[in-house]
Amino acid sequence: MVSVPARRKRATIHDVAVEAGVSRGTVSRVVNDEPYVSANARAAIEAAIEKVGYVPNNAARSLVMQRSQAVGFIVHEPHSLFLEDPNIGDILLGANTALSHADYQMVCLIIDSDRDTARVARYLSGGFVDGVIIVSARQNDPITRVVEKLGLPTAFVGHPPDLRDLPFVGIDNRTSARALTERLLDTGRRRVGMIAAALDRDSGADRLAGFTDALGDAFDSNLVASVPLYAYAAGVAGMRELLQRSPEIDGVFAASDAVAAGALEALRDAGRRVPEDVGVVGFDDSAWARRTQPPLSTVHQPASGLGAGAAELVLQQLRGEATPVGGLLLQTPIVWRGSA
Amino acid sequence: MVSVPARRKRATIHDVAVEAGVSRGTVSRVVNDEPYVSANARAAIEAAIEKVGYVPNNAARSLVMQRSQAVGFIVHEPHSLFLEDPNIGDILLGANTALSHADYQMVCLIIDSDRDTARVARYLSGGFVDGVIIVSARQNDPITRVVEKLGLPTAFVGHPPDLRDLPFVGIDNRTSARALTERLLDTGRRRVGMIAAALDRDSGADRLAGFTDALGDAFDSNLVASVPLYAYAAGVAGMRELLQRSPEIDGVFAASDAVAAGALEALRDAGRRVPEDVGVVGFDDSAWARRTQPPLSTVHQPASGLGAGAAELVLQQLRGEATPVGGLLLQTPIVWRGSA
DNA sequence: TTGTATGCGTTATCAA
DNA sequence: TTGATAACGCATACAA
Repeated sequence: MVSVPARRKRATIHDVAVEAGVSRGTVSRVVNDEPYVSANARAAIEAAIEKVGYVPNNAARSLVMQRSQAVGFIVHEPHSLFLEDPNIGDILLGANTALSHADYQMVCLIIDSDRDTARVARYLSGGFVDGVIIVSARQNDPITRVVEKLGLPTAFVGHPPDLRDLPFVGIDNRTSARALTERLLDTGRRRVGMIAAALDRDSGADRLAGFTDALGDAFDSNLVASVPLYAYAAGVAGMRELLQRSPEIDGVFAASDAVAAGALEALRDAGRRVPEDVGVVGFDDSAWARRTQPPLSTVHQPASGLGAGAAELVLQQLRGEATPVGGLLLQTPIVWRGSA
Repeated sequence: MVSVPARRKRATIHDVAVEAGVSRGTVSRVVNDEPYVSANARAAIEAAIEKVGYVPNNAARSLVMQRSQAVGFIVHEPHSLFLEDPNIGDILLGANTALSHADYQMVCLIIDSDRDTARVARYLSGGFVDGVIIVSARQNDPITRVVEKLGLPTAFVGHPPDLRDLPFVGIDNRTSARALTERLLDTGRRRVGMIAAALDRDSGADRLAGFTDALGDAFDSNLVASVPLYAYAAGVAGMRELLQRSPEIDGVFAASDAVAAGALEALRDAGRRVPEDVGVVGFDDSAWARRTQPPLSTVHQPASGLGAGAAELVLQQLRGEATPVGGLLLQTPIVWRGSA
């Protein structure tokens, strides 16, 4: 058994106008509730709208208004993002709330292939959005080039590595990592290592730099394991490597909570107690942090704040206001739990 | 220091036409690469397009074509979805891939407030999308009503509880739960309980029904704990309740992997070994399943298949084809790991 | 093969 | 307070 779709023909302002016995201009005024329309006319038009089931056509409206009241939210490589980045959901929500408040529709576009890249580029170029928020752009990103060439109001979440003069909002990974490591050292640990991850990204490299800053002369490259991704499995592998290289290790800074969770497993397998034998700290304050046993000491990512900040940056440009150069850096409080 | 945004004026077909010394009609033909255009003209026009930096205006195009080549993907209540539903990312990706293949742009819209509901309804009504995919609709959902009234090609992921005659793709939770429970019973467990979750949703109620089916006469309501959400913390609480009510319990079906992971923690706290003392099975085959210790036996949700299936259902309607009534039910293989 | 003209559904300008 | 009417940028039927 099958069913065929029923496509209705949509009513236009014209239909409403004839139904109400007025001109299209007056209908338009009512729809956008502008002043200068009599109570009589308004009532008749509202009734007519209801009767014919009129809904305004966005395409026509954005054609004449030269704007769409929509802002794109570009998500790159959702495989790694959705699966690894525990904060993407909150970033989305933060941005959506801020845009919603300003009566903009947030449309989230996923880029998962070259084909997607080309299509999204066309979509953005075509006037379907008035601005763009971009998360985790890569070096030399085609989308970044498109919005730049278009002069489309844009904000990045995290540094756009090669375009530091575009507005962005982020955190200071280096300073945060340094502060966290110092806090770990303050607990009296003597041999503190790091599971560094994603060193090809700014965030990964900066977290390692912060760790190095904190250790100063005590830094020992033998106590740093590098893994490719901010992932659980990578944490397991990294911790094993560290344990093998330096069995007397008594403190670990994992580049993310997911990595830290993996490290916890490796430590458990090796018979080390946390935090008695080894203190472990993570990064992100994601859902992981409260699920591990013991829960993780970590640094809090203001995820929804990042989204809201990026949205605000775009809205500022939309209003024709100037935006701060150099971007917004948000605070990252340390959250101390049981793992160190 | 601040920077002011540079908004360029966008080139139109007209600009290209004068630059190339041809008519707008010919330019349009080149842009949509139609036949009947001389090599000469084509070359000149392509050069002109490059020179003036022309990109077609989607709003104008969709106004005249009466379609946007975009399909909406509605995400309700992202709080619970993104945080709890481990599969939403794969559903998104599956749908995006299928739509991308058909050259449709997927635009993901988030609904997080009444304000969002109204705005998204306008967005959908306004012709910005040609079709809609809806995940986890609720009873009497306003968006559902809107797309229904509009006759917009739609597909649901999961049953729309009150509108079973609209196209949907899902899994058979009841049969899957029954099969999984039977498998657990086959391992020789004598006192098997369930942590049921989200009984206000179809999925939750059906999983409990499947469990009941499998137990038959052996069913004991005292061995069922009910928790509100598919969440880790709920799993911890549910397992504690079960242990208290029936300490001799030796098997547990948790309504989701997240719930199962919580149950594992509660069991560990209580000094029970898994799977030696108690066998545990979950549902979803999400990232949780491979991260717990031991990894979970569970039933696999074909998440990307659900997304792709929903996309296909929408595309069928877009092509004017008939869609199967009653929806598509996808297979859910059992994945047996170490937890039972 | 190319140009011209019309319409898509709105908003906005200007008279009335 | 209202009604014509001209854009907005494009596709397309028809004429050349």
